[in-house]
Amino acid sequence: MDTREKILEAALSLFSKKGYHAASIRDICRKVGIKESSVYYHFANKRAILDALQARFIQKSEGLMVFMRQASAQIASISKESFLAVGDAYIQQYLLDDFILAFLRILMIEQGDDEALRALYREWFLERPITFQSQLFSLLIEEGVLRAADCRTLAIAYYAPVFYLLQRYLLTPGAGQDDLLRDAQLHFAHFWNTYQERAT
Amino acid sequence: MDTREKILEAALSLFSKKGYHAASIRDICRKVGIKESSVYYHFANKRAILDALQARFIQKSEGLMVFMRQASAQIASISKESFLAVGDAYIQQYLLDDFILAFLRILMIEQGDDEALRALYREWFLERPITFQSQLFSLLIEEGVLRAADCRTLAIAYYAPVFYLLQRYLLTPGAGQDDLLRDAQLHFAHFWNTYQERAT
Amino acid sequence: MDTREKILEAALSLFSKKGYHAASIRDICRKVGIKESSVYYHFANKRAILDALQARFIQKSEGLMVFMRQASAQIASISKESFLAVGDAYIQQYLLDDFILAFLRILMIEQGDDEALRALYREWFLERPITFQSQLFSLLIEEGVLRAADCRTLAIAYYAPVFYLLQRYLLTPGAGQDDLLRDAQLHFAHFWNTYQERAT
Amino acid sequence: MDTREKILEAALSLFSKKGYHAASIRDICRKVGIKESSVYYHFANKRAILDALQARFIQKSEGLMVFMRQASAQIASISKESFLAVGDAYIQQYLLDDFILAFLRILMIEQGDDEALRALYREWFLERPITFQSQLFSLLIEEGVLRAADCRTLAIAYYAPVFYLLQRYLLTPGAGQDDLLRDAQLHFAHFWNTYQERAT
DNA sequence: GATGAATGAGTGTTCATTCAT
DNA sequence: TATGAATGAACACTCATTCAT
Repeated sequence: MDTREKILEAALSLFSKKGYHAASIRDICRKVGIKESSVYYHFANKRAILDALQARFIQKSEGLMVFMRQASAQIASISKESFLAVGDAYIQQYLLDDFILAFLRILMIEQGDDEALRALYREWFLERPITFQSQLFSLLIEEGVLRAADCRTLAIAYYAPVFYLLQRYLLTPGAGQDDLLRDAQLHFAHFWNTYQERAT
Repeated sequence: MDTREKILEAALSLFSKKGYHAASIRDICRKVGIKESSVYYHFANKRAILDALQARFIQKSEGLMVFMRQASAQIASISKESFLAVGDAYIQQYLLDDFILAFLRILMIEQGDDEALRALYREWFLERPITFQSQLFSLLIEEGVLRAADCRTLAIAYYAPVFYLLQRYLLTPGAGQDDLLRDAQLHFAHFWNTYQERAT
Repeated sequence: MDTREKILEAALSLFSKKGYHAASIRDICRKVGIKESSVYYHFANKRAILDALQARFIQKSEGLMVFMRQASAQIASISKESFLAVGDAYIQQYLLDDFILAFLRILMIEQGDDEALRALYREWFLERPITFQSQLFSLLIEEGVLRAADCRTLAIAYYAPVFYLLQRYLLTPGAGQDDLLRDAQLHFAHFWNTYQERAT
Repeated sequence: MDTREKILEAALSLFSKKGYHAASIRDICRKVGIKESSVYYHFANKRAILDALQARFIQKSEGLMVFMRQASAQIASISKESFLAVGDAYIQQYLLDDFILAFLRILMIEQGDDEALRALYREWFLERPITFQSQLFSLLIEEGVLRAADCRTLAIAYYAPVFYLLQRYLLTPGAGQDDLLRDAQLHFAHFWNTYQERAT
């Protein structure tokens, strides 16, 4: 792994532990084993390190969107199993990805001064999941898979618990991914049982 | 208003905008119109300012707990209206209180290094609402008001959307309280319609 | 005891522990139980407190000089016992006086910036004892009590060990006055045995 | 001379004039001609500067111990000249070394709060000289060079005047090394004449 | 006699950054 | 590629002192 990559790795880890501002260039260099001035050969400034991480995050997240769209394209026809599988995939392959998890922590932690980070957080963890889910549920209702209801309210009912559980996981020191996963699965199953049309 | 109070007010505002660490004593003094050294007449150090705000937050929050317990004691007997009223009161009289709102923003923003603040956030916005709601729903199910279900999952289904909407409100610059309120009411009503026993 | 006296007492104790500069007005007030501004009713400024202590020190020290002169006026005629008694008196009634001891510590500790304190220290613990002893020994030699020798060298041989022992006592935490006293008595006896005329 | 060395030099000079606490980083930088932040490239903090000086002091002092042990190994056989030469060497090559002298002044001056410095002072200027001299005299008495006497008392009689003269030299502004040297030589000669065995 | 409130000057220290090598 | 050396701007905090009450 080259130095640039090592810097990114160290920065990701430190930013996600202490926050972007609280983690200093010194900290990063100590971890990588280079001198502070060397960082500036690889990055224009501290912010550029964060930007590089951010780019990677966006790329990964957009990859996910593609995947999610595909995965849910087949949902309409479907059983409880495939419904649950989609939620599970979102959590296990996206949210619980080491990089995504770490960057998400940075976003959560660093909601202060920084409008850019705030926007990113809002977009990927507050807005997009809801609009995506909204569209999907609208489809599922049309298809008669789910009971008729306000799509947005339904989307929130579906996503908010995931969001809540994720926050709790990230902010609880020593929390295990198992708990998060189990609670999320409980939620997904409960949701399906509650809202599927044929249940009545 | 005396100087001490002015300092607290300025600090609350600045901490909630930029975060505790990013907001400097200088910033606070500039806002209050005193010299930096004067702060130290009123507070032992920067942290003591935060502590004073925190104490106030805890006091208010504990006051709320008492109120919520009373309010929900009468719920068992009840109609949709009173069910919705409790949710509304929680949001309007607690979450949307200016002080609580500002302090909550501090807690959200400052989840980095600071174990104490992290614990406070976890307690008041992640854990307690769920345990409280859990107990309440367990009662409501016994009384036959709500359909039988796993209490914790139900509690999350009830609270997570509130939590989500609040975060969105706090992190969206220029967001109005009206939107938050409307979405929350939609959620509460949807929840009641979905889970009340007699609905079946 | 009135407040002024309490301030002096607290200052003496703190100055002698931490030094004049390192001990703050705050420290003193905390000890006395008054507010910092109150000090300025009793003293013009911090230095004035030290000055008051200094005045007291000089008074006591000058009282000693009178006593010492009287005590040694009768020495000429004398025995080992009375010779030893004078040294003993100097140590027990002067050097080991609580106030003198504390002030001496201040002088020792605070030999930095402060020319005035340095002068005081030099005068009372370096110069005067030697000139005094010098004169006395010159007399004792004339009278045939002590062997002929260079008075100043003799004075140093007599006083330097006292000075050394005193420093050691003051700078050794937990040192007891007993050790100082015993070592000093050994020294005085040894000195007498070595230099008295009739010993040969 | 590189910057690090210049900082040490400036610090040594300032610390020895005003004391460690009273001399500020700003003072040092002004003297060296660098900005305050630059100091922290070379030293972790203010204390580290003192520590570096201290290390150098200990190294020099321990070098002296080796030298002194060798020098006095040959004393037993010996004449007045060699006895005097050892004392002279101790003063001229150790005590009057510019660095040692300056650091000693720091130690003398800074006997307040600082237990570490107090311990250093005690060790090198109060305790070690006495224990060393004690052992040496014990040997010289065995060999029949010096008259029988209590070793410690003798050691104090030998060392205390040196200690006294050194203090006087350091605390007397404008004092010349010549005076110190002459007085010390008088003392050494007087000591030899008084205590050598064959003198009787 | 005492104090609440304020202040100016100063302290040691951290940080992101620059630039010649 | 990397670093040794430096720096300006900021930071939290301390201290002796003042003054109206």
